[in-house]
Amino acid sequence: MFDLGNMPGHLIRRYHQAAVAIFHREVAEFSYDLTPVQFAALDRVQESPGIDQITLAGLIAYDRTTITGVVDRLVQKGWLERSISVRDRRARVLHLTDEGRQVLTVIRPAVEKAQQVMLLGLSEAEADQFLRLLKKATEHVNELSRAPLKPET
Amino acid sequence: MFDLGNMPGHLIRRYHQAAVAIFHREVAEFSYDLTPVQFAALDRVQESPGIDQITLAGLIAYDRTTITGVVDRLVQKGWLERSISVRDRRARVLHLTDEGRQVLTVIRPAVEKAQQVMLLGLSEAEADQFLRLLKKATEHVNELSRAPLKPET
DNA sequence: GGTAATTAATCAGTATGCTGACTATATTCA
DNA sequence: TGAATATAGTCAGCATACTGATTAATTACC
Repeated sequence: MFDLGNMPGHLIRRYHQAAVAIFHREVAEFSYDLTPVQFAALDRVQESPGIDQITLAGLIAYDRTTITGVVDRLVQKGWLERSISVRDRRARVLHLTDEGRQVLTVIRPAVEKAQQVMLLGLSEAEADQFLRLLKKATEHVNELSRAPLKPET
Repeated sequence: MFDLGNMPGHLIRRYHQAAVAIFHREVAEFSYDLTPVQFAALDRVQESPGIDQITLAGLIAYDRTTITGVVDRLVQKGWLERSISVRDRRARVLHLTDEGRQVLTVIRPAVEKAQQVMLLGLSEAEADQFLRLLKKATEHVNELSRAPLKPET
């Protein structure tokens, strides 16, 4: 029924692989070494200062065990600050450092550029169509991975 | 311009993540522990017995360094046989074992089922449209990753 | 109020993936 | 032919991701 070249799983993996490569290429233009998940985490902490790791994980759809490591490295780089929550001593609350804020400012245009490069094979109408269907398909399988998106409220 | 929920990079990652989870779930139904790349490699070796690792990598669009590890584990499991090529002593040629062939037979329906589950959020027409656009977009960025697809001849 | 159940985070172990370097073998071509 | 170049494969090091277990703190509820 499906040969490899027509299997959604295979296609989606290849597209994802290229998307990550494009992300790195664009970000490297600005002499930064930053992964997609690191960007997503920084971006979200800027949006919600003082957020805890579990909530952050839900908002960007990553597994909590992955986020532990990602935050480790962002703290290491001096871009994030992690401290024990006053309200719940199990939780760690996150804040951007000044340097982290600066990195985000510099890098954001590269990330937007990367999003456009990913879609260069499609006309504008096709890209709209594609994103609409991708969003619809993704929403439908959201609960099937260990790291579903958990939107706020 | 893009918020997280509308970034193609973010969406594609989430969809890929769910696709992998769906793959594992369906394959686990048959009590097998087998990853997507392991399936792709076995499937392709069945198609082209005696293929070398570099050619295999190109045909399924994986990096050669990844394939080294994947083949290691498939040999370990007793599903693949790796031997030095007579024609080129740098190359390793691959053959399925009887057990590998049997695994493929058992698992193939689960893999096809997984492909369908991934698309359940879309109508048949939408799924066609989606796959068409996904293929088009993927082809356009094929050369941008370190592991582009290299079709035969 | 105290025990059970839940939750935030981490950890160990394994498998992709990537970069860049290295070895061994083939090929090219002056 | 022999030196330069290219190719197949591996390796080390790092960063996602996943599973399942564990610790520490909080909440539920009897």
